[in-house]
Amino acid sequence: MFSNSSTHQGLSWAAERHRFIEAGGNTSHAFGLGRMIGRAYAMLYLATSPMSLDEIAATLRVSKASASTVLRQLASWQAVRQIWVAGDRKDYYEAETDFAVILKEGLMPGVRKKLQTAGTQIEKTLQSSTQKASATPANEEVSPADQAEIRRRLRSAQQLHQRLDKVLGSKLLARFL
Amino acid sequence: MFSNSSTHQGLSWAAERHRFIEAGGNTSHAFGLGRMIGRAYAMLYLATSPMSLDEIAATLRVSKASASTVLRQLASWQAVRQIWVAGDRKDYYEAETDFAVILKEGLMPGVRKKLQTAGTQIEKTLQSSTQKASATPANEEVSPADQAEIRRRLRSAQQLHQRLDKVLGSKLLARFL
DNA sequence: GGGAACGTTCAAAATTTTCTGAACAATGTT
DNA sequence: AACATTGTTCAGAAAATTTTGAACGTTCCC
Repeated sequence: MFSNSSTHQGLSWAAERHRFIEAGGNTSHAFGLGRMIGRAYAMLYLATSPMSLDEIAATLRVSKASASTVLRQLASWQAVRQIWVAGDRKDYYEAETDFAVILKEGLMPGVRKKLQTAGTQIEKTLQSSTQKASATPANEEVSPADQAEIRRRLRSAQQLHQRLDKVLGSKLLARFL
Repeated sequence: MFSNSSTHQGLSWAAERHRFIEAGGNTSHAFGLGRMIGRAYAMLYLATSPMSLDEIAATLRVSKASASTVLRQLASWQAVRQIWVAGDRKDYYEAETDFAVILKEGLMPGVRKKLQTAGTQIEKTLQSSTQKASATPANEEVSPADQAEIRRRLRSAQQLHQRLDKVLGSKLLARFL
C-alpha cells in the first residue's frame, strides 16, 4: 500500500542523504563558497568508497562539466583526494575526512591571501595619508586633526590585520581542530 | 599645467580614498558579504564626521535605495551607528571603529547561526543513520560496516561543530581582537 | 490642508555568477 | 587507423544576486 520504503517515522536513508547534501550546499553557500562545493563534499563525505566523476555528476544531478570543476576546486583545497584504480581510466574521488587538514592546508591559505590583499591596501593608504601632510595642495582638504584621526584608525586596522594573520598562521589554531 | 592636484609620486587623497573604498568592497565580497557592505564601511571608516544617507549614496555613486539597505545591514551588525542631529531630519551615520565590537556583537552571531543550521542537520542525519539499522527495508542498502563508518564520520563532524561553536562563543576569541 | 524633505519598500532591470552542451585533447581498444 | 571513453575548456544559456527608479508613508513646515 505504501510506496515509501520506511514504514514509520524515519525518512529513508536516500532521502536523508539528500537532505544532508543540500544542507552541505547551503552551508558552503552561506559562507560564500558556492553551493556546489558543499554539495559535492557532503556527498563524498557520506560515501564509503571512491566515486567516479560520472557517478558524482549523476548523484548531484549536474553536468559532468560542473562536477569536474567543483572537484578540482575541492582537490585544490585538499578536501578531496583523487584515487587511481589500476586498469581503469576513470578518476575516482574520496573525501578527506580530517577537517584539520582541509582547514589548515586547504582553506586557510586562501583566507590569509584575502586578508593580505586588504592589509596591503591599508598600508598604502596609510602611507598616502602620512606623505600627504606635506604635499597637500592648497585646495580644500582634510584638516590636520582629521588627518591624525584617520591615521589613528588606519593603524588600528593594520594592527587587527597583523594580529589576525598571526593567529591564523599559528599552529595554535590547528591544534584546536 | 597639471590638473592633477599632487605634484609628485603620491596619489591625491581623494584617489587614495577611492582605492581604499574599492579594496574594502573587494574584501567583503571575497568573504561572501557582498561588495557594497565593504565599500560603505570603508568609506565611513575614513570619514571623520557622520555622513547623511544622501552624502553616502553620492560618494559611493549608488542609489539612495542601495545606500539605505546597506546601511541597515551594517547597523544590524553594529558596524555603523546612527546619529541624530537635533533639528535635522536626516539620518547620519558613523562607523564603529572598534572591530572587537563588530566581530563579537555583529558578525559572530550570524556565523554561529549558520554553523548551528549545519549542526542540526548533522544531528538529524546521525539519528537517521542509527535508527535505520533496524528499520531498513530489505531493499539493497548500505552494509553494516559502511553504516558504522558513516556514523563514525558524522560523529567526527559533530565534534568539530561543537568545538568550533564553543571557541567562537568563548570570550577567549574576543580577547584576541 | 498642501507641500517639501526623507527614508523605505518592492517590482523590474542590470549585472554577476553558475551551469551546461558541444568541441576538443588525450589515452586506450578493436 | 578508426573508434570509444574520459576529463577539460569555453562560449553562451540559465539562474541568482544586486541595483535601481518610482511609489509610498512619515514628519515637519508654511
